[in-house]
Amino acid sequence: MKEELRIFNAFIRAKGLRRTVQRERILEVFLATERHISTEELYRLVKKCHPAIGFVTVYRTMRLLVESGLCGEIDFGDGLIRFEHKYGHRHHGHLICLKCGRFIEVVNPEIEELQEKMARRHNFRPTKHKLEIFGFCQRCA
Amino acid sequence: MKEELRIFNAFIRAKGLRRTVQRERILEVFLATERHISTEELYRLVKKCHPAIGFVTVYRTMRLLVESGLCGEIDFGDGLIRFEHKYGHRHHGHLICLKCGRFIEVVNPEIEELQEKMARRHNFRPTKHKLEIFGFCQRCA
DNA sequence: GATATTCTTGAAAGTAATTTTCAATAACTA
DNA sequence: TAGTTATTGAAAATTACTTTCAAGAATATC
Repeated sequence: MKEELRIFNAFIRAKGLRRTVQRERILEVFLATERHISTEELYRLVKKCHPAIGFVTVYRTMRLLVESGLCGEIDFGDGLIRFEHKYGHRHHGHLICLKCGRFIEVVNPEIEELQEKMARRHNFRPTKHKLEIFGFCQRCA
Repeated sequence: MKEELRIFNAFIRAKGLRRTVQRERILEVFLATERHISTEELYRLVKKCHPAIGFVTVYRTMRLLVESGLCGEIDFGDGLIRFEHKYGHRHHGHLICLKCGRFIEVVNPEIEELQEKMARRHNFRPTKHKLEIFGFCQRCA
């Protein structure tokens, strides 16, 4: 059994919720794709193997996954919320291509460090942060 | 005449569009407020002095202002797009308080420099970027 | 294992912000 | 000044997300 499923079940139990077939299937499908994916896209993938599962259940399950910490929300400002795996992933920023829409995940501890310092200078207690760089990738430049 | 208005008129002319009273009034009201403001909020301000100007005109004018570079869009992920002055302002990130909603603008050339480097390392040509740090301000911590 | 309780589901309806449509009007061009 | 084309404001449409609700499913209790 995948570690993520174990975490999810623990989370479900801790909140007094119920394990359901739908939730497990949705988590499986989510874990099986490595792309950043919107609720609508995930719903379409889920429907391929499990036609009886509805959009709203996918939507609600994603909220639980976010709350459990297994899944992160990304908002590139194009009016769509996407999700990415969070378990076992370091915090990262994104280089987003304005032409082809592809993106690169970037990890940079130096920048993170400077951010922390900057927050402290303003007596601000940071909980999460977001770094997005828009531009053109090698292929589209 | 304000420099911003001159820039806006040049932009309008270059695009083969037309100068209108409404657009100038909306720009004036936008420039007169220093807050980050949504289309709806700006519309309400505009309506106070110019009741005949409609929401859609404000909406469309803001798009032109963004395109002209006079105005920047901010998306804190709360489902509302806000606008800020861009002419004569250095690029800055935001420290956003999750409790009271207030934010601090922060300028940090070191971080900007590291971002540039990081982009180059990935053969990425950056055009704009966004740094947002969420957390709690001194008052709400 | 049966029963009661409460959560979960899926469809449909609702919400909120943004965006488009369209006919009347206004600004520029020749 | 007349003709062309952009602009306006109201209303309708769109989009993504969120809530509602009745039927069904999972867990706890007996």
